[in-house]
Amino acid sequence: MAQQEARQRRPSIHDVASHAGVSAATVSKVLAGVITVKPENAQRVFDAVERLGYRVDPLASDMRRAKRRIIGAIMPEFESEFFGSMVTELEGLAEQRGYTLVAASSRESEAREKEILARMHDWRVAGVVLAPVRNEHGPAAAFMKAHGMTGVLIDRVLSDDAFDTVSADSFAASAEVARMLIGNGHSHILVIGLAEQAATVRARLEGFRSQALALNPSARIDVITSEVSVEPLRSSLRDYFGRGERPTAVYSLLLKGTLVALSEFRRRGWHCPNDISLVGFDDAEWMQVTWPAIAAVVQPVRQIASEAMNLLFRRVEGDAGPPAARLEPCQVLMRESVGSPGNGPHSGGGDRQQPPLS
Amino acid sequence: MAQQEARQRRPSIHDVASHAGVSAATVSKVLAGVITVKPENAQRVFDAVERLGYRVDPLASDMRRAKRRIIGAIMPEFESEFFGSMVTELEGLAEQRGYTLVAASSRESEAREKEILARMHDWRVAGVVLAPVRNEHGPAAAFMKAHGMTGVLIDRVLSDDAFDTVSADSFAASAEVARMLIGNGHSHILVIGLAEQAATVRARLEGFRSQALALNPSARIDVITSEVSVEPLRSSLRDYFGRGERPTAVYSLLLKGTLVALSEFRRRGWHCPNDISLVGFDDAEWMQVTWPAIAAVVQPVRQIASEAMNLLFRRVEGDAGPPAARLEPCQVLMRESVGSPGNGPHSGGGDRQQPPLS
DNA sequence: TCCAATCGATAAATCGATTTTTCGTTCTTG
DNA sequence: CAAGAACGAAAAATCGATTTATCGATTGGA
Repeated sequence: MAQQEARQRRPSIHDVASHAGVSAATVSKVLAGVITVKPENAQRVFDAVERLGYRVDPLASDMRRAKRRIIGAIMPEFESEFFGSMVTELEGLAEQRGYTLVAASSRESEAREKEILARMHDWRVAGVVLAPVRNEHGPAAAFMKAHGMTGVLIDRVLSDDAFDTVSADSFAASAEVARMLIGNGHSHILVIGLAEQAATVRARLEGFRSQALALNPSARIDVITSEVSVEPLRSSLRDYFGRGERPTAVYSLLLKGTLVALSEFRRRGWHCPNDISLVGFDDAEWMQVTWPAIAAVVQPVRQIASEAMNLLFRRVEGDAGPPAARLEPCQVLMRESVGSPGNGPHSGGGDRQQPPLS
Repeated sequence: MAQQEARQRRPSIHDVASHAGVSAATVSKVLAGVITVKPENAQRVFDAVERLGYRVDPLASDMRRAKRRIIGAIMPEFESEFFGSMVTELEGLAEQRGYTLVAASSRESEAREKEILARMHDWRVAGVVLAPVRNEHGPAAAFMKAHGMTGVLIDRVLSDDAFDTVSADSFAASAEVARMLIGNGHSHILVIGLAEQAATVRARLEGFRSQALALNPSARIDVITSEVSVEPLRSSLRDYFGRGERPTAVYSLLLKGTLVALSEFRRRGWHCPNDISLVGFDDAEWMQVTWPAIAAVVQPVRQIASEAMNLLFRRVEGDAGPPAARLEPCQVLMRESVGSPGNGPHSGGGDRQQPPLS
């Protein structure tokens, strides 16, 4: 079709102009949809574009504007389903608006987060969707403020005085989990999480605890958190069980914690839900195919992404209203990993198939 | 420190020039490391850069070169650990070389794949790392060829006459799986996969089958594949078991297949490895914490990413040698989901805890 | 001492678009 | 019928860098 001798230098707007017998300015106007061009000339431009297979160079096109048609996205990691689909959604939404999404992984490092942001500032991105490693008070958000960048904070964040925020309604979802566990008769529950992700994890903890104690004031809610990474959490958990603590249910405030809990159950030969119940914040595809299926809180990825982009583009277009703080409702999927206590609690070891690992 | 009245218009190279009392050309040379500049002037440039907090605008900088310092990466999806960590690795490697990685998800669509590629061509990317949806013969690779783009094909690809390719050594890994299963005494094995991802999946199948039959010529190897998506695979599998077929082991050629197999085992109340053994191509974090842990082939993500980038940059720098086809060795992790047949095969239903789902 | 070669640095062209300014026609209107 | 408004399009400025061409000042050798 229209590509003749491609592979060489791509045609520029001037090539189109000369083929159409008009000036480059006219070509630009036609392509931008300006109506003050004689229909005859417009047609000749379209023909030339078609014949040469011309496409606008987005880089050159962006040169003259202060804000380029680029959106930056910074996620703590790409390896999980949650952030993976978040990036996919954001990419689609940016694309719909004619923007290019440039995604980067901060790899759970605030230092890297700031570096990436500086690089995005170099690119003069129109806006940034930042999922901070820790919370809204990190150096990255400060950098954005200091340089007058427009952006939206998502996920591990509750509200901010400078930026719009969008996250899952951790508090409500955790309260829902509490209702289900307490309703099932659990009165000694262990909650595990990473404290460093302050904002949301705290909301998850408080949402759970307040609802649980409201429903059963004598319930015992133990909490194990680790400041830094997931490994200390694992050893704390091991110590906890090693001391003889025997909660009838565990609620993990984050996906990695759910994995840690499961692997500790394995070590001890405990099975869900007979020996102990388990609910995790954050769903994953595999959780419905394992035996038992793992109960989980599903975060509304699409809604978060869509709301974040809406707010972001409102800002890009100049809205200067006060920052919004959106909470999107979650869905709690009760699965087989949750049962009632006393159905055969703590049989003391793998009673079939596998011996407990050393 | 050096940012004074940031938030306004960013300083350009001309601002630096006037502050340093030299021309813009000199600034450019100093920053590029050209040595034909008087040390005194160089120092003044560095001082001005520091004082103004100047940083090069990568967009403007790229304007003059035919190939911009941008690398495109196209993955079929971002939701899985494999492609998620692939993007993370690629991003780091591009960054090391001073390039920006722009990643996009083709969402398992060849049409979208081609559109993305066209957009990357518009950006005049220096190179593309393409993980094709299907194989090396898709429209995306054709587009790259037609437009003289430089690129590397990874993952679902074996070799190509125009581009370097890098993928996991599916054949060898599958042969290894065959050795383990046959070695464990399995003589009736079901292999499941998606045929559309022709190149690699076929290699996985053949690697397995040839080795299995070499070790036990009378072994029965059944194969179930689906052309399009994963759902037909599920129903085929259901039919297969429904007909009364009772292999003692299942080897899934892809992650989604492993999930499908597990969920079908659930429906029937079968447990691994007593009722049936399971091995999957592609590892995931959760596979080692479930009960039983799922045996899997681990793909060498880092090596694939690193090799792909090496090859790509060699091409970017002008190498015109014949295309290379790299195969990186995998690791096979035998876990509890594999046992010997006859340990209690097909007890007929969940013999503890959970009744089979309807 | 004078011309040429060398050195260091500046001016100007360039990349490929967009946007503003300028300019020539045509159409109104007094 | 001439002055001014309206229209359409071309010319030129602009974005922020890099690169080439140019230029002036030393330094060299003859």
